[in-house]
Amino acid sequence: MQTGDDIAAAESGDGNASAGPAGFGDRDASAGPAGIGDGGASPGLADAASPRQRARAPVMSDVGRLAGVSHQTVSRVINGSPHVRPETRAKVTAAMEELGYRPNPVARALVTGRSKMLGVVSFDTTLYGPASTLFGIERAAHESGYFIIVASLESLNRSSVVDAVERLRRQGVDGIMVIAPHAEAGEALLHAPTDVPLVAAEAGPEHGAAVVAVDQVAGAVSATRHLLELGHRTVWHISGPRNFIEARQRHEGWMNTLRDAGAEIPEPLEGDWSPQAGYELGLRLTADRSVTAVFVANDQMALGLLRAVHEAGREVPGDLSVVGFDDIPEAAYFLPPLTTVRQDFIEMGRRSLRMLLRRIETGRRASAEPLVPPELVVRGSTGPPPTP
Amino acid sequence: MQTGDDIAAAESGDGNASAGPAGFGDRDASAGPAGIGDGGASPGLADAASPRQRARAPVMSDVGRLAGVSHQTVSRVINGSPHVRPETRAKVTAAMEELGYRPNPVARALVTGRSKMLGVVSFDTTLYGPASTLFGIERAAHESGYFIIVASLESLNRSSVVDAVERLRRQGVDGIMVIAPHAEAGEALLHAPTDVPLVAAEAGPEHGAAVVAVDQVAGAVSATRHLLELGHRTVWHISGPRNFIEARQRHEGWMNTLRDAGAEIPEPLEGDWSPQAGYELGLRLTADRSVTAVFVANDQMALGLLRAVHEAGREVPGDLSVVGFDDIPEAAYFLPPLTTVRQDFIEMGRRSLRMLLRRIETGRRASAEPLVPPELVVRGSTGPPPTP
DNA sequence: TCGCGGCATGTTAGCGCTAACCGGCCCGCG
DNA sequence: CGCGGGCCGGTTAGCGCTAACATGCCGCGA
Repeated sequence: MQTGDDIAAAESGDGNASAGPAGFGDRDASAGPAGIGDGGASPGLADAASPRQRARAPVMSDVGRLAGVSHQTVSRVINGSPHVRPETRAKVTAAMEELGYRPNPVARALVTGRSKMLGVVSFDTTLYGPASTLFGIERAAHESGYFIIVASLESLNRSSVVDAVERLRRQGVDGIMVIAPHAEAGEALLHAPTDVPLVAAEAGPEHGAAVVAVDQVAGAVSATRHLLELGHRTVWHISGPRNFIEARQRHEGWMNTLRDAGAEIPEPLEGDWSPQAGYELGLRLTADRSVTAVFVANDQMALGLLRAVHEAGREVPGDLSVVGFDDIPEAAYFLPPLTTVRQDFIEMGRRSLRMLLRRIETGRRASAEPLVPPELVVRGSTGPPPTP
Repeated sequence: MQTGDDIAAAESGDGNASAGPAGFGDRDASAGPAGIGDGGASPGLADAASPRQRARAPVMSDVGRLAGVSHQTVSRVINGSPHVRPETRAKVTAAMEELGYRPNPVARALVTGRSKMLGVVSFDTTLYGPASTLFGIERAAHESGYFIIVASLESLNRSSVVDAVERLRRQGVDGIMVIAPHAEAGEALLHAPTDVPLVAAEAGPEHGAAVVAVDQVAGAVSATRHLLELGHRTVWHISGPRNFIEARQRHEGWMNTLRDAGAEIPEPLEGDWSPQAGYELGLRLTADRSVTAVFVANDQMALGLLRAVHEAGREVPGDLSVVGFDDIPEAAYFLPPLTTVRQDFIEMGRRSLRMLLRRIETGRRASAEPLVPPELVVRGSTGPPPTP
């Protein structure tokens, strides 16, 4: 329906200048200036202007015909074969240009068996960590000429992971990356088909697949040690859900540090990563005046804890020191600014991609990528324990 | 080279030792790839388990041969053609099962011209809004049997949007969704090729493409009105960058509400969405004692403002009321809990997908989706103005 | 002079699938 | 008893590309 475009254009242009009366129903009133300039002179690419029936996109033999060569020579030019005379190459290039020819990746994929697409299965792309990892992967993939196709999981049981991997595989991806923070996901990977290269990010090292991860244990160690060095007798812990590998590893790093320091090891509290959980668990913690330092397994729960402490009329870091994990963008602006452990998700995405590409290209399991080191960021939520 | 599996398992074991003190006790080099132990019974995925030389994946004619029919009949079964006898269908199904046959989507795409893939162009998938939208889109796409392939933008100039659209298009997607919050992106869409259905999310209505969006103006109106109704003489505003459509619309809703109410319209301050900006601008605002209510264009800047107010020794909402926008998961745990405007990103993703699918299937521009209504969430950061 | 090797191109065969057409078979009807 | 018209299913062509081989040409050494 060609006219649709015109109508739409007209309608939007019609918006009265920004000075108009209230009229909230009228969205068009907003800041018109943007498109006005090119309003009349419809853009170069002649979209809606083109005639009703769109000509079939040019294919290789069209180019060949125009250039006076065979379609195969066109293919050679496209793929940079050395056995093409420069003048032939020039003719072909010119013909491609003239026709606006674009190779059809689907046809190419069919014959080569390579789609230049990578699958990513991810659990909750709304969370800061997975979202950032995904972003890092996409960036790195783009640089290497690959596309990313995502399959996110509704729930985190074993079969959903296998199912997602399977869907991706059928779709013809060259390799798969699983952002698999839970133990279940890791285990599921054992049951995944192995005829497609696969790497896991943030999974535990116990599982079959190749893994790239941030060194959670080291992060937890540095957080706990930081608190100990400030003079706290011991450090409490609000952990993440036990089925998350990362939660387990942070827990482990915390515990080992305490043990090595000969400090008492308090019973950890288990949360679900949400501010809500941090708040509720924080209420319990603040009720106990002997608690002077808490290592919280992520920043969101730390935020909840901060609020609980505040409501209890106590102060951070005066009465209680808090360390989080992740370094979300908001952390520096919490009250007080949160001391936390920064994870470089982008770097992780980059490394996992590199690893996957190696597997795809060499055909065999690549050597492991080293763990990405996390970094302790000291801000205002930690200090020496109160002097009684 | 021996089988890579063993190597990797061993390496990952060593790799971690340096990480932290001791004991990840449980690192058994577990089972290796699926199939070693599964005694032949394992259904479906079993093909992967085959020995050394991986057999070529079964194709349609393999199934046909086993079932004693032609490959075309297999195709009919797969595509649910009515003209297949139930018993034939059963034979074919059984053969597919036995062989672990999976249709090759690439071949299908080549012949049908439909890839069942949708492209999403997104700016910063780390931000809460875009990430959630992407998530919503993916979910909805999955339900409709589509895959999502993402192209994220490094920078936000016009050509990068066009470039991303172009890349996606070449990759053979059936349609494209652009999460285009900036004016530039919207304009760029005018120059995008139109031989592929395209819808924009969060773009301004002035531009050519079909648009789905949350009603930003209404959200800003309800926020501002809420503040006015609490008794504030007027409301200040920290806006987002002017090149963001959403920022413009929130600004507009705020301004119109004040004008309608006959309130004075203070000069708005422009931030960049970051907590940092909210903090710095907040410092300026808190210096002026006459400021009693601020509508901030997003929650992160509101967080920065909260901190600025706190540092200035003033109170929220006692001295100053604050309303944010977005309702990020952390907002309820700010100090104080933030009154804000919730946007349903998931719903937006769902609607934009629905619209795109309509365009793809009917071939013509779909009727517009109504704006998604936002919701004011009143929490602890707003109250009546201080009584002097 | 022949022949051989390497270059630049053309020709042919698929990749795995769907679409279109074709051809038996069985049914009912005139 | 002949025949048209559903059913079911087979056969044949491609989709647009790359891989593998075939061809013609040139230059060079024997």
